[in-house]
Amino acid sequence: MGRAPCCDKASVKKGPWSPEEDTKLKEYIDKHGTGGNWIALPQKAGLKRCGKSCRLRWLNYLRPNIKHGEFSEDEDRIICSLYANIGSRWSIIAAQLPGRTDNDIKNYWNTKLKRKLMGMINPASHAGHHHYQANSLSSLVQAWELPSVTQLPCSSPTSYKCGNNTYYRLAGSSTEPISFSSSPLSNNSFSSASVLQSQESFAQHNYQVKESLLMFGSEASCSSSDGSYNNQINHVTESEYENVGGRGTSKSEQTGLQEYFYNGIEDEQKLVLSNGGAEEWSHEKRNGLWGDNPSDYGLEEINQLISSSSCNSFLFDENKIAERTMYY
DNA sequence: AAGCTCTCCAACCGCGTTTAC
DNA sequence: GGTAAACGCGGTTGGAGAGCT
Repeated sequence: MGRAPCCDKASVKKGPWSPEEDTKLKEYIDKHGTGGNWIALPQKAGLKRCGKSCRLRWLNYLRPNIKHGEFSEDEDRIICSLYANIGSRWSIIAAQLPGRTDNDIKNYWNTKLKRKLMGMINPASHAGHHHYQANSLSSLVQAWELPSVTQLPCSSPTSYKCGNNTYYRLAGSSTEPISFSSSPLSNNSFSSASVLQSQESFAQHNYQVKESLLMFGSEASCSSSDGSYNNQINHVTESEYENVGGRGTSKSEQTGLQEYFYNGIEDEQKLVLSNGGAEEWSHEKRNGLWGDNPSDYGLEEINQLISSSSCNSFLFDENKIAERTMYY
């Protein structure tokens, strides 16, 4: 049985917003705020729109400080790295890119960035750069110089291993947004050394050792959510962290970091891990996109592969991953 | 110039989660 | 604790504009 519609579909306007509607919505919110009730807002604002439509318009277009236009190489790298590690969790990724919305990033990924990656890993498109075979999943990760952060095979989600170092969740301080020094996406120059360097760089940028807790992310992040729990990933105290120790903890108690740990890392990792290691490889993925046959992947499965490689890169089992051959 | 295809992205939709009662 | 309403997210769609033939 389907759920009841959020509004009377027949009486609400759909399609592109007119400048007049934008003005009405913006003026109303500037004056009164959202009031915490998007459903009632359109009527109050004199708009013949569904509340969800108003919310989306505000979050993705009218909200202050929205950044439109070209993505920088740094932004590319952040998106690629986070996508590889947490998959299509656009709101979390957006939280790392001030001014960008999840919708923007999602569109950018689907229309440009994914293709950019395809160009990098397809031998035909960059003859001469053959350090990695295009049919290996690990080559995707390597081609991208994606960070590989390994969750320690213990029950604690507070520590992660990258290279020879172990990183712990950091409490009570802010860090800079994720940034990477090199831009392999622009020069197609792949090397193992830079992969390792990048992995280390990722960990050093995002996980700092302090008080046995690890901090991920930055202040002043901005996503499509208007102050929602994942709008910022910062300032997670030890006590806050303890609050989410149980599965039943409400989302409002969680910060973005906690969401990241429990959904982005822990939940996905548990799909991959069993026996405390990589003895078994689950074909399950968060969105259930894994096929049964590792050799069945086509072009459009690539981001699934990357996404999983990532589940994946928190416990990056090169041998297992290498078995998953792609054909396209 | 016309018709077709492709690309981009704003907006919609469905559903899981959270909140309020 | 149960239920319905509302929120928020991610996947998908559709239309406008650009590019090509």
